[in-house]
Amino acid sequence: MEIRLKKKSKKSMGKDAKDRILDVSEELFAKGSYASVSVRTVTAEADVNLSAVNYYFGSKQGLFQAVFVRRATQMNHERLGLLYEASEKARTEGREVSLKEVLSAMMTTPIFWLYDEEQGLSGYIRFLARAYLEEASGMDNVFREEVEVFDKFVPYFKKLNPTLTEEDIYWRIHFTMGSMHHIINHMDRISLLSHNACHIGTREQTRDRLVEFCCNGFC
Amino acid sequence: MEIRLKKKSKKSMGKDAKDRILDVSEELFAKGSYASVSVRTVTAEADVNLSAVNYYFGSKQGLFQAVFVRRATQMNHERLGLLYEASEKARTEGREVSLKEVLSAMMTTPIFWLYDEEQGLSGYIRFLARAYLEEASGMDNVFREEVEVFDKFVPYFKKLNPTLTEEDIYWRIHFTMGSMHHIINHMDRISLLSHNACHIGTREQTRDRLVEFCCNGFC
DNA sequence: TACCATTCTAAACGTATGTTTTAAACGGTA
DNA sequence: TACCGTTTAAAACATACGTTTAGAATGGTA
Repeated sequence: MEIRLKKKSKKSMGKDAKDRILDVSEELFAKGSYASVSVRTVTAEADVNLSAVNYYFGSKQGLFQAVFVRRATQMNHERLGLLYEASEKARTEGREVSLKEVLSAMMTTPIFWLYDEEQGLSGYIRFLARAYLEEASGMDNVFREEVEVFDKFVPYFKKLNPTLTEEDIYWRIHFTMGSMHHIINHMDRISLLSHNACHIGTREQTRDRLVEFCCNGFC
Repeated sequence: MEIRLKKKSKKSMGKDAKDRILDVSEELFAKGSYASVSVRTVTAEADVNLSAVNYYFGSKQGLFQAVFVRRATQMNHERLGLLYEASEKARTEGREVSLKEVLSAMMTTPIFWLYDEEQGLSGYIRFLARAYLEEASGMDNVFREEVEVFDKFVPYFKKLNPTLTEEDIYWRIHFTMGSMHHIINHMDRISLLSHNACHIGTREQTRDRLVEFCCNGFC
């Protein structure tokens, strides 16, 4: 028995059907609700046969879950990486991590991804923010993953302000995520929603605005 | 010509079909996306004929808009009423309105309604928070109404902190609304999302937690 | 009584939905 | 060549959808 090369010997240029389906549905699920996106639209836009979704993912629900899973670990890994990075940096400098650094670690990845257009990470972030509102089965996974990430942050908040109870901290985390999700969901409406007073700047500016607001809220 | 009594001479007990449809769809649109709620489910649950939706509201879209319109003015009136009330109270006491009072005026109505079960106001608030994510036509109205309310609040924020630009203020308003919407959308998940650390208390407690967080964020 | 606008009912229309099925095409291996 | 697992294709299936239609019931007015 020899080693299998698996797929795309010739077709190595351009993504294969499975990936195209994931890319397209990520974007479509980011723009509209689960029910409003039809398998036919997905397959047409991905330029694959109608039955491809069921072939690769079993069902529409399976596709939705696959979209979520594809980048979940990468995202959470990156997020926690930033937290430990900040933690390390502070340790070598002989000080405690600042609240600003912790909140930055929490929001940088989602916000930076939101601005990404090359790798399609923007679609994933908007997909996630919307998925939170979806009552479809399998959303438990979305929540579980997110809570696990929060858990890693809690000790840092606790150390920064030992007077806070765990309940206080989690409430504030929810408020924080709410502010962030709101911006993610209304990125392109933020100007309209403020008589053109608000302008979306760079990813750093957006993140810093968020961090500043929530930093104070956490005090 | 005599005065018309219009409707329900006998049927005065129990709401008529139109209201039942509005009540039911308010709740259904609060629980799921626009596309996920079918006219058939609405009419079945409201115990009216299938064609009643089209008869009274023209279309499903018309129904959705009607749900929004029904309580919109009442809500914004109540909200602004609280603002002017606080403003009056402060004036008679010879002082400026506090940030806490302004933010309270902003959030009390939505949060208190969220807790209401008798008049069905809870459904409306959850409906609204979700409607923000709906790309359906007619959502422009939702946004326009909300922005108009914000506009009334801006001068107060400006007076409280004249160093803030209009952009600063609107960003903070968005963050504030984000926190609030998040709580509204995840009211019944808030405990699960925090290892049971968070408990939903009274409406006053919830509002105060929100106000406290955003108060600091606004500084 | 007869009349009328309003409301309700049942049925049908045309289309869109997710999924399944059957068979063809592909690409490497023996 | 023949074989085989993988992938693609077209068609059909059964159901669900929003909307329309035509007619019956209702309840007050003249």
